[in-house]
Amino acid sequence: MYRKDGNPDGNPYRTHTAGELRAEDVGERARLAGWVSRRRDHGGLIFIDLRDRWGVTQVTFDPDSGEVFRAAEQLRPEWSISVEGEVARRPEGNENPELPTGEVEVVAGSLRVLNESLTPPFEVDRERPVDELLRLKYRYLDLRRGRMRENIVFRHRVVKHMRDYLDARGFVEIETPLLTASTPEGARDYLVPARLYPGQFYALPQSPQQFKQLLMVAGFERYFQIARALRDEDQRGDRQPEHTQLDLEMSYTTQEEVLNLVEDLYVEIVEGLSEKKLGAKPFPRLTYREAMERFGSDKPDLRFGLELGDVSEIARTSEFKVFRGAVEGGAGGSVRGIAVGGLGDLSRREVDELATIASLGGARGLVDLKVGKDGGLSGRTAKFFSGEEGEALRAALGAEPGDYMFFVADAKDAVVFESLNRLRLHFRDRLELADPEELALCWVTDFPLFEWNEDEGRIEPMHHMFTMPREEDVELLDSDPLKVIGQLYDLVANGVELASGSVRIHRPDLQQKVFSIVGIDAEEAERRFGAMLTAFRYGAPPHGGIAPGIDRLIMVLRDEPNIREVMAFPKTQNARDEMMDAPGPVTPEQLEELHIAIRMPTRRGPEQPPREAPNV
RNA sequence: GGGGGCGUAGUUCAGUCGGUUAGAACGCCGGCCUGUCACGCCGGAGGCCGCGGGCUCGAGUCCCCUCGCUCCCGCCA
Repeated sequence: MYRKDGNPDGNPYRTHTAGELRAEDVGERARLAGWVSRRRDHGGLIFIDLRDRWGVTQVTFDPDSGEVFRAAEQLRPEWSISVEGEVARRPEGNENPELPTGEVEVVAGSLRVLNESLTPPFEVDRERPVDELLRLKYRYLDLRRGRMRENIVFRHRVVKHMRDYLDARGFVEIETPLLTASTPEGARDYLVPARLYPGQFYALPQSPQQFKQLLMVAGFERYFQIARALRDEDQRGDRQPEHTQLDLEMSYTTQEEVLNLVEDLYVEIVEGLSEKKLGAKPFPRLTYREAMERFGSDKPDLRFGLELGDVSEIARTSEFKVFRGAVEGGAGGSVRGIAVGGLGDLSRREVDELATIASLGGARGLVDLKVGKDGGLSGRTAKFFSGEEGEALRAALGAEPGDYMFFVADAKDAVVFESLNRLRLHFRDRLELADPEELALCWVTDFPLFEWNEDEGRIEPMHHMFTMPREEDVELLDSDPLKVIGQLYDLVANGVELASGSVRIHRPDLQQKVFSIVGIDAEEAERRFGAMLTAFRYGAPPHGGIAPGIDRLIMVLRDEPNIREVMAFPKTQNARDEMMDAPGPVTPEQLEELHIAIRMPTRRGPEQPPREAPNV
C-alpha cells in the first residue's frame, strides 16, 4: 500500500504497512502504525510484534535508546502505537520463516503511544476458542483476530469480483428500497411503523423480487445488486435475520443463459480466489426428480456416492408386509435403500440409533440387512427375503459382501427420500466420505412449480408465484397443476443451497392463472401486486434471474461452520445484537408519535423492566 | 412453539460418592533476564461456582424454578 518512494502526503503515523518490509528494504527508514500484538521483554532487549491489517512486523527496542526503551517497557497488548526506525536484517539464525516480514525487523528510534488499551476480555492474538457471546459483544476486538479479518477481507474480494464480472457483461448495479411493502415470500416480514400513516407499516424486503422484475419492465435489461434480505424467522447456523444476496435479473434471456453466466462466475471465484478444489466442471445438472431419486435431496452433496436404489418392484411381491404395504394401493409410495460399506458389525443399539436418524425424516422404521461374505443376508428381517429376493435387493443397491443395506418403506415418497437423505449425510460424516477440500457444485433444475401444503390443505408455489412454467406444461396448469414443471433452478454446493432462481412470468394472463391456482383472487392480487400486474401490461419483456446467497458461499469457501463467522456484525441465535444491545425499548414519546401502544404478552415473554429509555 | 447440551477466576476448562481452605493453563500485576517470536525464570492478585428456591448437619456437586448461550426439529432461504 505505501511504497518506499516515501510518504508524499506526510502521513504522521506510517510510511509502510506491517506486512510489506522485506530484506531489500534493509537500511530504509520506516514508520509503522498498529497494535501491540505481543511483547517479549528480555530485560535488556524488548521485542514487539506490531500488527496492522496487512501483517505483523517485529520491532526491537535497545536499551541504548534510553527514553524510547523505557516507554517500550510500558507497552501492553492492543495498545495503538506508531514506531519509527531503521529496517534491519535480523541476526543470522534469528529469522522467522513463519512471517513474510521475518527476515527483517524495525529498530525503534522513536515511539508514540496513540492510545492505550484496557486488558482485552479475551486474547486477541491467539486463536483460541472463546465464548461466542463474548466475541459478539466485543466484535471490534474479535474482528482484529486473524481468522475473522481474513474472512471479511476474503468476502470483500469475492463481492468485488462479482461486481467486476457483472459490470464487464453490461450489468447495472441499482439499489432498491428498504422501506417497502410486504413481499410475497413465505416468511414473516420485519415491520416498520409508518409515523405519517397511523396503523400502517412498511415491510423490510425479504428480497428485492418485485423491484428487480420492475427494473426489467423499465428496460435496464441487466440488473444486479448486493442486496440485504430480511426475514423474521428463527435462526440457524446458516440463517440470520438479515443476509446478503447477489440479486440479479436479465431481460430477453433463458434459463440456459442465466446458468452459464453464474457458472462461469463461480468457477472464477472458486479457482481464482479460494483454496477449494472445484468438483466436476461444467457443473453437473440434475433434474429435481433425478436429485431426489439418486440422493433423496434437492440439494445433494455430490462429493461421495451412497446413491439410493429403488426396490419398490421387488417389494410389491414380497412376503414382508412392511415392504408390500408401502407400495400397495398405488398411492405413490416406495421402498428404497442405500448400501454402506465399512461399518463392520453394528450392535442392536447402533442400528436403533440409525433408525432414530431415519425417523427424523418421517420413517416409521428402518430395515437393516447385512450382506455376508457368501452373499447371504442376515438381520432381523432376513427371513422374509428368500435367496432370490435377497439377491435382487443386493443387486438393486449394488451392495458388496460386508456391506449393510438400509431400507425405508413408506406410502409417501417424500418420507422415503428425506429419511434416506438423513442417513446418507450421517454416513458421510461418520465415515468421512466427503473430501473437505472439494467444492462440488451442481445445478438442480426442473422443480415442480407447485407443491401441496399438507397442513393448510392447499397448493403453494415451490419457489415463488412469479415463476414461469415450462412451455410444454402450460396446459397442465388447468388440468393438473401439481404436475407442472417450472423453469426453476438451484445452485448447490456440498449439500448446501447457494442460489435459487427462475425464469419469470411476464404475461399478465398467465400470472393471473398462477395466482388463482395458489388461491389468490383478482382482488387480492391487485391489492398485493397491483404495481407489477399493471407494469406487465406495458410491454414487459421476458426475463429471469437468480439470487446467490453470499454469506453461505463465503461460509463454504472458508470452511466455516456457520454464517456468523463471515459476517462483520451478526446477531445471536435469538436475533439480538449484543454489542449494540438491540432490540431495546424506546421512549414513550417515540411510541406516541407512532401511535403505538405496547401490550406485553401475558403468559410469557421477554422481561421488560421499566428501565430508562436510551438517549436518542 | 418443541427437544438436547452448556453455564465454575479476565479466558478456556477440571472439580471423584454431597464433606475441611474450589484447582490448572493462558491472561493480568510485580521482580529478574540482550535475540526472542506460544520467550524463559521467581513471586502475587484474582471466584455471587448464572439467578432464586428446596432437600441435607453440610451443596459447585442432588431436586425444582428461572435467565442466558448454543445445537437440532418446526418455521424459513
